[in-house]
Amino acid sequence: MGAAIRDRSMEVKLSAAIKLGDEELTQRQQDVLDIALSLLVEVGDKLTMTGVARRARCSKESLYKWFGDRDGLLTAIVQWQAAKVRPVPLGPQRMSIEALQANLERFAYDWLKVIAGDISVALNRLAITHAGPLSNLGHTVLTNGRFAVGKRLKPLLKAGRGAGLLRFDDEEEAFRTFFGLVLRDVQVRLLLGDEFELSDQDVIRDAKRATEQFLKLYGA
Amino acid sequence: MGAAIRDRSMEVKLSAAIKLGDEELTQRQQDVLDIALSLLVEVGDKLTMTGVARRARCSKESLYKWFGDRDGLLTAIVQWQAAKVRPVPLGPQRMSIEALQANLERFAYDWLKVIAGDISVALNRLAITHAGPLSNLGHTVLTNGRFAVGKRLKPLLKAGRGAGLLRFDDEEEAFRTFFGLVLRDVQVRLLLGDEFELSDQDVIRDAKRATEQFLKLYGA
DNA sequence: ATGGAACCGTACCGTACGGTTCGGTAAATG
DNA sequence: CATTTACCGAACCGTACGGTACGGTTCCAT
Repeated sequence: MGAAIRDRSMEVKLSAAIKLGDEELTQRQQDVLDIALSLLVEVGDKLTMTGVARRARCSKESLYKWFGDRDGLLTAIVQWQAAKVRPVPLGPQRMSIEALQANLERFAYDWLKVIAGDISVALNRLAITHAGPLSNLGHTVLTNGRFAVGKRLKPLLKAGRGAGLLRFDDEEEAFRTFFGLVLRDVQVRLLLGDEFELSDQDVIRDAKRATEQFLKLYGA
Repeated sequence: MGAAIRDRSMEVKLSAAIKLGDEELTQRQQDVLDIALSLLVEVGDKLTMTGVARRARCSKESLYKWFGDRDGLLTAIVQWQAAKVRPVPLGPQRMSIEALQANLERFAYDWLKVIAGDISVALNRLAITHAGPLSNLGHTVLTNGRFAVGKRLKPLLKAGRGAGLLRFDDEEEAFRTFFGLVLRDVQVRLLLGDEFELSDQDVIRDAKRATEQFLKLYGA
């Protein structure tokens, strides 16, 4: 479980590879962020600096040195997770109706899986808790969640339109409709603590249904 | 603004009319809850007992006497707001396609308006912040929000099906699709602090579009 | 080996806030 | 008038937690 890196000689080799904003993160700091994230999933907004330090077996002083203050740590956690989820752009293969449908289904499946996961729920709860014009957490989550997904899906939609398979004027509108058809009330219910049994079969069925409905609305 | 009731002689006449759970609320207490709600909209989760007492010009002692503790106050706020929003069941008139469409549009319009309002955002943020198996806030919001809306819409859907205008097997599925088509990413974005210009024209257009799409998917 | 950088662990401080207590007041009751 | 009830206002307490200080340790570079 814990598996914190003890042999600090690795840091020199592995660190400096990953940048976060303007900061570089040593291996040790990345490990701490992973541990903090797992703790966040457990305790939610009751995450405490002392708790992180104890779990990560580091000193609070180091936390403050690395991340500035509590808000900086939370921001780093969110950005760190976001940096990890920079997934594959689906290949622009020759676009047939079957390929389009399969791609949409796969997209919806992955998306639902992520949204229904513990980490997504925890991070969105955190960002919503500290939302407002002041904190940038909500903005960060939006940028790396909702908007990043949009950027990834739109090329697929445009390819479908280019192949004469889809018909729409506003790709943003089309994407938002797909958003609604895929996620529906799932995210809000999870955020509100609704205990939700969402089996893999359910997700598969939902992905198929959402794709089917989307094609019925926007298919040419 | 403030307009706290000074003349306490009114309480005797007006109180005991409204029950909340098993508790009755005096007029004074209802006023305090309204004030607390407005303060909650302003300050969010930084709502403090002292702040409520000062704004409502009452003593903290009274707050604790009436609501038990902070969690009790928050629960009372949510339930109080929920008690106010127990809207009209739309009349089961003779169901034509035009009437169905108009009803759906009106429903979507009202719904979007509520969801995009400050109060809804504040209450959902609050409930999400304190979500988890422990707190019942999330459950209360879900019951009086998502599920109450479902209960109100389903009769309309069934009436439409009865009149041969709609076709669906599972009314819950149909409702959830309508949910997705109407709200899409609006609620999550607002919860995450996305500054959102949603004019009345936008809401009207969204309601029409969602209804049109829904009828395309489920129309007979 | 030696100096220094980074870090751990812990004790400590300041403050904010939930919750309690108490004295005082005004209206209702009888 | 005496008593009770309900409330206000303010002082007070306990605690949790963010943030800091500091002594001791590990490890690398020279």
